[in-house]
Amino acid sequence: MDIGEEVERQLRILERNVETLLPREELAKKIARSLRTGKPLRVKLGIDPSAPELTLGHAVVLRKLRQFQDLGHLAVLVVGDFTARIGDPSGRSKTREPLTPEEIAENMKTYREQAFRILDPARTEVRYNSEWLAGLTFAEVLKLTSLYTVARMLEREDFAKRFREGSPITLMEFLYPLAQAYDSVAVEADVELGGSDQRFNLLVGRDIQEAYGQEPQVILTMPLLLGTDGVRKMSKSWGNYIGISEPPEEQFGKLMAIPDELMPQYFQLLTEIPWEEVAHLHPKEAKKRLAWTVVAQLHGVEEADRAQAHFERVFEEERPPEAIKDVSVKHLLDEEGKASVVELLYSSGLVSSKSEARRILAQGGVWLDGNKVPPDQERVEVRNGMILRVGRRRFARLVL
RNA sequence: GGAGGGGUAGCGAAGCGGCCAAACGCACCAGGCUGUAAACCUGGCGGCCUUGGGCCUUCGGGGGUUCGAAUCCCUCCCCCUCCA
Repeated sequence: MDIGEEVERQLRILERNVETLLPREELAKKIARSLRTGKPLRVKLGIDPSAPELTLGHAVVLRKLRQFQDLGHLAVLVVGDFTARIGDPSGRSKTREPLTPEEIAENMKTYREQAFRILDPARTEVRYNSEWLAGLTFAEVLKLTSLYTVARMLEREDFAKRFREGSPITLMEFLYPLAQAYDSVAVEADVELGGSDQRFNLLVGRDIQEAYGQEPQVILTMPLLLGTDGVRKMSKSWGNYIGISEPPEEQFGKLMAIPDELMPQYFQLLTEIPWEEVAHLHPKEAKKRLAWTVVAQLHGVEEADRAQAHFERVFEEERPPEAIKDVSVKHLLDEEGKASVVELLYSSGLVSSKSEARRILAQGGVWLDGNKVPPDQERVEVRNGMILRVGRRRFARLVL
């Protein structure tokens, strides 16, 4: 094998879609050394277990990490259980509630399962940063803080902005990049990945590693994926996200609802399909391709097929889904075989309160066997097996 | 240590004695238009009911003043800003 060629090949793959990769030459050197020695690169990704769900935004970075794995390298997943226990204050205006160890443990459980939808478990090392951070002595913390200056901290754009505006910045927040950098020292990272908002932290890691006598890590940042609203970055707090482990139909539906303008970005960052290949298609068809591909990646081909079939059936053909829950409503019938619409909605569990049932009925959002129930109709005749539908996507089969 | 500003529905944010179940924005739900696109338009968005109306529970916690309090007073808890 020609090492030079192989290095170039790997670089070409790894560079794809990357926002920042620096320094490129160092990565080339590291890869070459890895090829010579047979020792895989240690590629670090830190994740913050302060929320229980990973999103497609995380998927972008995880996919990049997966590429490293496919090239024979080792993913080092650093779970920030210690930092989360303190409560990450970098939320701009509000201090985040510190999590209890139980909550963190709960979140971490699902993180693993979610991350391994994309990562190869055989080439992943999962580490928790409490392992080394919890035991640091104050003297060691002081050493760490002596390695960085306030001026350099204030280079970071969000800190600078807050400083300018007179918003509070806690000292702990200053410690955050250092803690993260220390993670890199602890796991001896060759490369660290992150979203583009992580660039500063990753760079601090280089300096700190050097100060600890290690070869600095190469940093690689990925563009931030926009959320389903097409405006802000995908994030749990904006409610514009798609979760990695959401049910296939949900993911498919949400992906179909993204603005068309988002398609090129989503194709690029979440699939291997070049946008040019699908740009000529009808937007709806292109979007289906996107939805299918993403779901297939996370849930497998069969589930993706099922999700697409479900989508086409329910939303295009407006037919009830195949899997539909049965609700026994015999007890609601009067002597004439009629039942109150509100009662039917409520006891079928399709709405959460009778008030909601009334509202939706009044707005013409209720169907029985495909026929809209008139808003002023209070009772309806019920036959066994009738399909009750609320809005576009909630269904139940009425059984007597 | 001193001065001041706040805690209101899922979030953000008005209201500052009755017309307040509480403006407005976001998110969300329903309808319309569609490619379930997005955008846009309309309606809704605490709960229960015998529903052009009635009742119950809400405005950090507790207590009080009043015919009546998110709005005034007391007290407790929490957050923030500025000066030093």
